[in-house]
Amino acid sequence: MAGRAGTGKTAESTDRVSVICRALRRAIIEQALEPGAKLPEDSLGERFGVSRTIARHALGQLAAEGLVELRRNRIAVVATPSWQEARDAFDIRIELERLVVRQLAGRLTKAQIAELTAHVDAEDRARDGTDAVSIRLATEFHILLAHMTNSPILVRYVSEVAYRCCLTLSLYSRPHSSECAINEHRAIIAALVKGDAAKAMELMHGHLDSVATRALVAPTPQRGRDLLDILAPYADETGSERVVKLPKAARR
Amino acid sequence: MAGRAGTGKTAESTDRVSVICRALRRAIIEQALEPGAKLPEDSLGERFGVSRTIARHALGQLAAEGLVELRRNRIAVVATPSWQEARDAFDIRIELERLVVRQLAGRLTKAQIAELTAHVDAEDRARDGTDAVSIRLATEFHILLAHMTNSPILVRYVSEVAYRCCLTLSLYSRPHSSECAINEHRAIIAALVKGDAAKAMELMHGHLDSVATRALVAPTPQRGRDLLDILAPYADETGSERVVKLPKAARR
DNA sequence: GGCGCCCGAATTGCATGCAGTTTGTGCCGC
DNA sequence: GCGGCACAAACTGCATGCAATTCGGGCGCC
Repeated sequence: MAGRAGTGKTAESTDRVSVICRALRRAIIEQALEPGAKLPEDSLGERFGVSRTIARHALGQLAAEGLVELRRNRIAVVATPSWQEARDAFDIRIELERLVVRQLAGRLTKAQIAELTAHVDAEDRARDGTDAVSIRLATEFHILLAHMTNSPILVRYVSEVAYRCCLTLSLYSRPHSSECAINEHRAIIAALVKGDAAKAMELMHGHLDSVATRALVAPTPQRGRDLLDILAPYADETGSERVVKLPKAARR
Repeated sequence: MAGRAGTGKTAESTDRVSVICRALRRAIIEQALEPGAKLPEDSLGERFGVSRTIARHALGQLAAEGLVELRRNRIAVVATPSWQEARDAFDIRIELERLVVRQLAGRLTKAQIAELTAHVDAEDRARDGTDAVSIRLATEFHILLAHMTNSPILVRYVSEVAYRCCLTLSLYSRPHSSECAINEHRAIIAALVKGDAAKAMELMHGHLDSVATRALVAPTPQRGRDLLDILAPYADETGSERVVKLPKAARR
């Protein structure tokens, strides 16, 4: 009924490279690594017990996924998407995940339903824990759904874009915890089980839209963008004390 | 009105790596490199005047895009997506490109309209030329549209998935030329200019759907899959002359 | 005290070398 | 002839070395 081919691994599982990728992805998603954080090749290599070659390759992968920014001759850093990029990412994500639930509606096996339910239960349990874990679990719920389509391409795109959205969350969103209403996850599962594709798509749309708007309330120039623009309004305070130290405070 | 940020380059433009990527992408899209074609690192390096390190990195990039298959300790090959993967790619492509035209409807500048028209004219002119060029131009039309959204992420995904679709075309489609009805391109432009988002989305959907179904008529086990399965029906011709030489004729 | 310059340390860009794996081919027994 | 084995060539996986560039701190000058 829901059978597909699915190689599942493209370049993913070159062993050591993918280990590093996974570790970094997770660190980023849990906000242990903030946007802008530096990722020197040999520190990475040393940390994971490999040479720079491998670390470099891993960074290349992550850059291709949009999680890391690679500038020539410069230390790689965790990507800091602009507000508009964040908005675009969410727009794409909405379309992709609507596709996911459309394909999934009424086709979930009992085992899959159980797996989803278990996951959401885990999300509930993690409520008391750190935000980091909640966010990770919420994201993984969406990726888990994508996996169930058995479409490797869809999995890849949903994963990527979900990770990117996480990144923006840590940039533009206040730490108001539990950004993903767990009940909405449950509602989506229910619609899928019932086989109501339209309902599931609508729920998913609403769910993601609310996450997006809750996070990206406004272009909030305060965070994440350019520092010089931020300070522009203050530039004409000529004769005052406490002048900002530009070169020192420039991003961490 | 249609202003956006847009860095445009992620890891793309590490110079030599991206040169190789572009060359290979183009070779693949023009079917000069068939699915399954071998891509040894040092041949590539020699051809482009760089060391294996660079060639390797380029292959990594392309693998991340799904154009190349990287198997451990084996020569990299041009990817050969399964029929189902091809179908999935087209499904995703439809959603993404609907998003593109939705964002673009009524927002095209005069210059952009001119550029699009010029491109379609070029497609028309290329009708007499080789199929390779037609296919490339048709694909580039879609990528050009994506570019006009000023959303780097959207550009990346549309490009990737469009390339993948090209790949499947060369696998599963007969060489019936002009796979992309040029008139449909013109119609889409017209709808965009008129600002009729719904119409443009519908046209784009129909356009891609027709391309997909024209190409992917059926699971066609004849091409692209497994050779042994293909030859199975012929296997019982026991006592005849001219037995197929398996190991020699294997692809290429 | 603040600002800019300069130089050493840190870091990347890239090629090459070596070890391990795969692939292809010729040879031998049947 | 035909199938299998073994060896050699080809190729990848990875680390390391060297040159070029950037980063950061200290020093002198204003």
